[in-house]
Amino acid sequence: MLDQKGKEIQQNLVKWYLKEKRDLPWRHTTDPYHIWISEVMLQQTRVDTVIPYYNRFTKAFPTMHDLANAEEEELLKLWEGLGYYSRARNLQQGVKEVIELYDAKVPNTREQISAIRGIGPYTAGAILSIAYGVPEHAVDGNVMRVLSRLYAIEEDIAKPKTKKIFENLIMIIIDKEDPSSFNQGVMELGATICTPGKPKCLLCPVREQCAAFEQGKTDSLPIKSKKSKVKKITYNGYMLKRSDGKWLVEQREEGLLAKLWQYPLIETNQTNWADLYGITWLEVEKVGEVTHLFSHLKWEIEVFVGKVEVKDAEKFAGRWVTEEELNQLPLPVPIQKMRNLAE
DNA sequence: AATTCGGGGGC
DNA sequence: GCCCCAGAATT
Repeated sequence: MLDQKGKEIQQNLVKWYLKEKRDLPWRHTTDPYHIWISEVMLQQTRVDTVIPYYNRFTKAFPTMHDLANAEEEELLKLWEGLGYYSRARNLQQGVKEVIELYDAKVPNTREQISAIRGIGPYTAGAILSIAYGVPEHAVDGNVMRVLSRLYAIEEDIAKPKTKKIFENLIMIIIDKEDPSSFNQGVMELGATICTPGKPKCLLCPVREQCAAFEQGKTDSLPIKSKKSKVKKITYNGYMLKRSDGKWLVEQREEGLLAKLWQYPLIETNQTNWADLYGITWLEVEKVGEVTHLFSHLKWEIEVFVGKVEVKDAEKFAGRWVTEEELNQLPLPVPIQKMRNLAE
């Protein structure tokens, strides 16, 4: 049941949001498809990073049919550099589902929208509340941090089970008249005022309602357990150029960076791989090293540039492309780093 | 419940 | 360095 504190938080937050909200591209629309795109891009990704991608993407695929009919390569090229590339493929699949099952109208119930590929608990609530005004929770990292401070909740927000506490709490204090502004207001507060380090409490519209502020716990909340450190993998990376000026590249299969293209990367403990490509070395030179940090692992690549010839077309694997063709392929950032190094 | 998915910005 | 970001899918 909504108590006095909840009511004050609700009112102060919505009022503050309507006055102070940032002018963001996806705040000029309530088209559920466009809201959907923005929410997928914003998963684990900062607003400032997303803005140019969102603008390019909605221009390239203004309707769900445009996205449904897009080639995977064009899709991934537009996503290049944004990371978590399965988001792009899941989004396209989800759009196809909506076209097939719902006549190209994004459903407006949590049950139906949650069944769509790539739409989890957070994104479901975000689309429902922002595009349709449905009072549903949309709990992300911002929301957990803000609420853990407002209510001095000491549960470990890294544990999946803890999220239910915040979802239940949001369903109580959400503004049923304007769930869009309420949900976005909580996130906006978390992004701009109630930040992880050094929160700007003196500017906070709900400071009077904040248990952590009252108890001097804004620095110790939320409580979040740390995750394990990254594994290291070392590669030799080969930028191989044929006499006609074409480069050897290959497409990654599944898992990490699925469907993106790369120069051959050979784990340093492997040997005799050149047979796979039917290659004869003419000249090879080490040009430097590239390191790249992912969330859960670290790549260290020794970069070689070589002139080669193909000696056995039957064994051919990979694809030889011109510089221009290479520019059309979606390339992961560590591969772009290799290109920059070799110039 | 734990792991796998990218990349960048802030301190 | 370390943290964490408008998380979801898989195991």
